[in-house]
Amino acid sequence: MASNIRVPQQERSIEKKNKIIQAGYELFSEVGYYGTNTVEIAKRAGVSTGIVYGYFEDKRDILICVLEIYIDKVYKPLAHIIDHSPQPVDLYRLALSVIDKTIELHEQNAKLHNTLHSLATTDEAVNAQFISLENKITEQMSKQLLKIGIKTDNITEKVHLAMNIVQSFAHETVFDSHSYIDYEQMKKIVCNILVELFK
Amino acid sequence: MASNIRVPQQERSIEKKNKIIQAGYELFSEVGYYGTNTVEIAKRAGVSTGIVYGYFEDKRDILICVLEIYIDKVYKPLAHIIDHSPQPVDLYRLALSVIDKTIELHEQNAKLHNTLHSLATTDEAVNAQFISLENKITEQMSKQLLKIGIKTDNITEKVHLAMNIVQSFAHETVFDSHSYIDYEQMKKIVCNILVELFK
Amino acid sequence: MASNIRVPQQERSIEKKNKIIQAGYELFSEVGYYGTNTVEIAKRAGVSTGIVYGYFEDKRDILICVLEIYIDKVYKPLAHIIDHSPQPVDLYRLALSVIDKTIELHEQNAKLHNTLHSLATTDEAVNAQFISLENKITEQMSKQLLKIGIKTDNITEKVHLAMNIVQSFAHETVFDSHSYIDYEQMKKIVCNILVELFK
Amino acid sequence: MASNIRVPQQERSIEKKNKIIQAGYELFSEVGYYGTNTVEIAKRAGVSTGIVYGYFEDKRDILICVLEIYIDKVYKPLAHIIDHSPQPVDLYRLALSVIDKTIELHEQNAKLHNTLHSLATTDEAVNAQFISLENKITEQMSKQLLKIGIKTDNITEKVHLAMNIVQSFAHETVFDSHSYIDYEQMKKIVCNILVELFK
DNA sequence: AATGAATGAGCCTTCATTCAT
DNA sequence: AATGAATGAAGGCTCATTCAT
Repeated sequence: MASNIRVPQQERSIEKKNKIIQAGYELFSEVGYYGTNTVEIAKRAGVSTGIVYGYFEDKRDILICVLEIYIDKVYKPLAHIIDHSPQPVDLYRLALSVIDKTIELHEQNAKLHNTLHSLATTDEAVNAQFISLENKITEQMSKQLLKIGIKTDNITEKVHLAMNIVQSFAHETVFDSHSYIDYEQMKKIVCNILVELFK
Repeated sequence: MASNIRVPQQERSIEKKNKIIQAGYELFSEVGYYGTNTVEIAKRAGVSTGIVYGYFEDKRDILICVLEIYIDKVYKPLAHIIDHSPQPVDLYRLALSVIDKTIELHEQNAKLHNTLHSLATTDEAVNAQFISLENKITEQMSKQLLKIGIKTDNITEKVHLAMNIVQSFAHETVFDSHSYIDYEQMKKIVCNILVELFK
Repeated sequence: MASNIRVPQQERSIEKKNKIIQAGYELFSEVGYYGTNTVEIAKRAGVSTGIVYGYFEDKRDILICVLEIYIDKVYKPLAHIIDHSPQPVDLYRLALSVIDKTIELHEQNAKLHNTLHSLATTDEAVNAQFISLENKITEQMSKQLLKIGIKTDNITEKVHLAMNIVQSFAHETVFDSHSYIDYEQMKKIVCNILVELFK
Repeated sequence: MASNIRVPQQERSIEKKNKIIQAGYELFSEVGYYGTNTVEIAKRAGVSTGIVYGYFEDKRDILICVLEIYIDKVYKPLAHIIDHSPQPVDLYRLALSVIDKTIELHEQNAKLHNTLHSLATTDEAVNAQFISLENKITEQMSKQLLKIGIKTDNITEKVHLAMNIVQSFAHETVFDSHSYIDYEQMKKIVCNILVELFK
């Protein structure tokens, strides 16, 4: 069947589409993909159930769009921090800022993060979207780091790795709460790893 | 109402319970938790639908058990590697072994890994189980590292962190396949981080 | 979670809701509450399974509504008889009319009557609904009796009792068919009791 | 299929059968017929699930037997009261005793009473059993009343009616609890009806 | 473009009954 | 006679998607 999905050109339509994505973003974050139903998305977005299928092929299609704004919400603030870090760069300080911001972001987005990753495993399209968007981010970040004077070999690999480590730590902090872990101490260790990585 | 779940004591019953867990393990891995239904689990386990509820409280209860064997499958081989690493310890070599093993394990378990992490976000019981099992593992690993002569401050934090980093890298390698990343190079960087961490 | 039950305002919706109640009424009457399933109710009402849950919270909720119309069907005709009894009131004649009508009604509703009473025993909400609706009826009947000139002490108690006796007798007549009972004779006795009660 | 139901002749078997009936009696009383499952009955009776089907054809068959002991439990105490009422008979006093006893019995058996009546509506065999046992009781009671010197025409009809009225009032008292009803007053009215009936 | 009532396949779970031991 | 694990049909309910308006 040919796609009947409208590409909204009028402003009001774009606005409505965004409202749906925002509602999806919120609900997927709060109760996960399978905990959310389309009626609820529509209700939260202030539109009718039917029209959702005017803008999106199916529920998964909403997820794909949510994924886009998720990546934005998570990585843009980090890019901003890197871009605006005072010169000359104090790597340790920068690492700390990035980590703290990531934790803050993770507190809001952790559920969605996991939901997305889980679906990426099952759903090829979600996975592809994930990868392609991560690509862009890594590239951007690498450039930014160069711009602020951080020069090192294997910059892409290191950026990627650094992002993963920080994500991982943030998740640990926000979620797992192992009582025997001293998270402040752990944070310092992470900072040192990052410093070592980019010095 | 009191739980009517049988605690199987006879060998044949335990075997049957394990068959169901194994079926759950496979199906959750292949198509995720929500992509699996109980009839399918029963069919794959070679039992009737009804008896599943003789051994488990509900579908989620199966997941909890799958989680346990997942943790075992993922961490036990690593414990083995650490225990059997030749003395005196070559940290870089050990790191390499651990990473390679983790990748190998992740190739089999990555989907389940994400499924479980995603559900941990939504489901408090799953999360609790996850945390408690991780606790045990971290403790064990720390002891093992001490036994093979690795002494450092903040050992628990570092072990935890190291596990996360390796996991993260393994996931990256198995899944994301960003074309511009040189994973061999990345692996070396990870190894160096680990060496730095425990030296 | 807030109730998602629609309160149908449009005529067509109300009609549909009533169709479901009517289907429930018929099926509960024919085969009891537990002998009826929701698919069957939907089929009989000419709607889909799903929409039943658009109008009712669950199967029991249908029962509650059926209870309402049951009470109406059983008591309204009696109220009508009392209201339209020729003046001056011939108590014996009135009693006879009420009894005959009750028998007639019971012939149609006896099964449901028992089903409802049985569930009231188990289900607090059903019981509450039963009581509250009976309250209204008793009050109404008492007023009507006063209006047609029947004055006595303890009117509420007597009305209640009278209703129970007549119900009981009607049930006896319709259902139990004890061969050795002369129901015509019994009817006269009941009439005399009622006359004695309100004279 | 030919009936494989054993007619237990050995004492131990009879005892076991009775235990099952007793368990059924209790559970049907507590949570109704549909709220009880056979596993629970077996457990309460201290026997295995399987053997239940050695003594009874199916779950309903248990109910039939429960019905028998129910009738005994409810009517025997009443017969006893009538038999042992002091001579010469004070009808009002006797009525009062019967009513109070019925209330007491109803407090224990009301749920079962309704359950049984409800099933009688749907199930011909249950209904037949009900009728046949009621027959016996009515006959007995009539004889007893004669024996203690109560002579009246239409004795059977009146006994039946009286039983119904008392039952009905007991139910009212135990269950419905309409706040505006003065049950003590109502009881007196019922007594007077009974006196009037048999004087 | 929009509505929201309607659809119906599919899911989790229960339980009367059977059967291998 | 007895056990209790096992069966599998059936039931209540949800929800992605469609459709009449």
